[in-house]
Amino acid sequence: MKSPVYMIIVEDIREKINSGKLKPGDDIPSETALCNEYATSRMTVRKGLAILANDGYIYSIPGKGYYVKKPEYNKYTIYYDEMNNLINNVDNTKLLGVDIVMPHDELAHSLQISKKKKVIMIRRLFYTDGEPMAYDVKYLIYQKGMPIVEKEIKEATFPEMISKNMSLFAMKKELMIYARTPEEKTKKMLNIYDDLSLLVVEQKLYDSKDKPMGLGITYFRGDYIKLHGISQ
Amino acid sequence: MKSPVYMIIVEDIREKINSGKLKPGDDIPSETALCNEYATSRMTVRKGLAILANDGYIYSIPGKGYYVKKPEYNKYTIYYDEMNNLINNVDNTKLLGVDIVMPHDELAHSLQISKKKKVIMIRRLFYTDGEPMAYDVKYLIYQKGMPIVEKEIKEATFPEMISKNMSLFAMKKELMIYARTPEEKTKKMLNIYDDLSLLVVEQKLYDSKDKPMGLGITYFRGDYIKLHGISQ
DNA sequence: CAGTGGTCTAGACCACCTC
DNA sequence: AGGTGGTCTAGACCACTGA
Repeated sequence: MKSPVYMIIVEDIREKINSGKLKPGDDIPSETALCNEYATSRMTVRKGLAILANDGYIYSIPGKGYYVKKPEYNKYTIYYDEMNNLINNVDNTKLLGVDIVMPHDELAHSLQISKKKKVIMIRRLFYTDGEPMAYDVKYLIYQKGMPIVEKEIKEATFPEMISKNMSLFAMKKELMIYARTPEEKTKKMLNIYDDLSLLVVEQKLYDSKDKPMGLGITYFRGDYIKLHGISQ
Repeated sequence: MKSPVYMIIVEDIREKINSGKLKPGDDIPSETALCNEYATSRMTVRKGLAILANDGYIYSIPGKGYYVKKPEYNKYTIYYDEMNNLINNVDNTKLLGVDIVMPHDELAHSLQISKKKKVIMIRRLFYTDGEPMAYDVKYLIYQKGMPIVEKEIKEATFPEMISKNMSLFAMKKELMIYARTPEEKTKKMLNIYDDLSLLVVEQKLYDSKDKPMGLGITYFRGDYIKLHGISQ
């Protein structure tokens, strides 16, 4: 159960920052000073400091030294996937249609394409326990290898649809989350009879050169979804 | 503009993964093999591999080797702060009240306290351009040094309220995001006359020992807020 | 057993900052 | 000029995995 030296350095300094003994802007002892303090080599000290820097506790200025960083107190990590969320998972899907359409103004602008370039529109309904919980629309710029098999379309999440042609690593993604009151058409599809709100999640996918590849919009029944985020 | 050797190694391997030449599960050449390939020392190779591991591209198994990782295609980072969002920033606030209350069942459970322990309830209204855009309630477990000056309460975000007593680093935070239809009382406060939805964000703060310190609930007018998340 | 990654050393040279 | 961090070397010993 013996911790390596670099880990002891990490824990010592992290504890001083967490407890407030070291405050944002304060400076950390120099590498050579820490070498002496822990009777170890410079590379070992540097390994510890690199970990603290990576975790957002400290930063370094070449020629000057290491300093305590101001924490990003408003940063959260959220795991989103239109098929799974905190309350319910999608256990069944219904494909409403796959169509080739001309993009409307807003969509053409969002995908950074000409209004004359056709896009694929995939519409689905998601179910939990037999109840419709979300209406889902995807707009894809067509590329070779795009999913055309119904089974592939029905069960796939947005990144999976596109990953047929490219590595999931190279894809950049963006989320937009907001609340909306459903239109009559949507209320009907989702079996909503009273005034229920929708949680809308827009998902935009980009290739490694920041060119948009597709836009997905999922309209969740407000009582069927909660998104969950955690700090660091 | 010459890149250090370890960076060249990082870029080479990352490119192979992004382009799909290396797929999840594939193995990376061993450290000694890379030492030969790049005519460099083991520590330099290890520095490059550490960066790739940290970025989620690869992982290592001691005694075996390095492998390409399956990407977390559903991970997003979101910067949330009740005072600022993509559409509007809060430019004015109104303090509706600061009260000492007995927690109701749900709140006592959420904060993991007895129903007999009193909590501080802070209620505020947020404005943009003179329009009320959100109703905000915070429940705080009282501790020495809690904000009692009205100015401090009015302008502070949730982490800032608590950071009077502790380092922001030590605080763990949790978000819950969902959509709700407003009650009559809320509609009145937010000047809502038609059927507008609310985006509700619950924020829960924990100390470094995972003990809840407070719960904040912000009810945003659906037309005044969009949350934004990005991958990696 | 040979090969792998994990930890660590005791040097080195460089670019940068401050005095 | 002396101190700082950034890069790099050529070794070492260890624990672990697989044949």
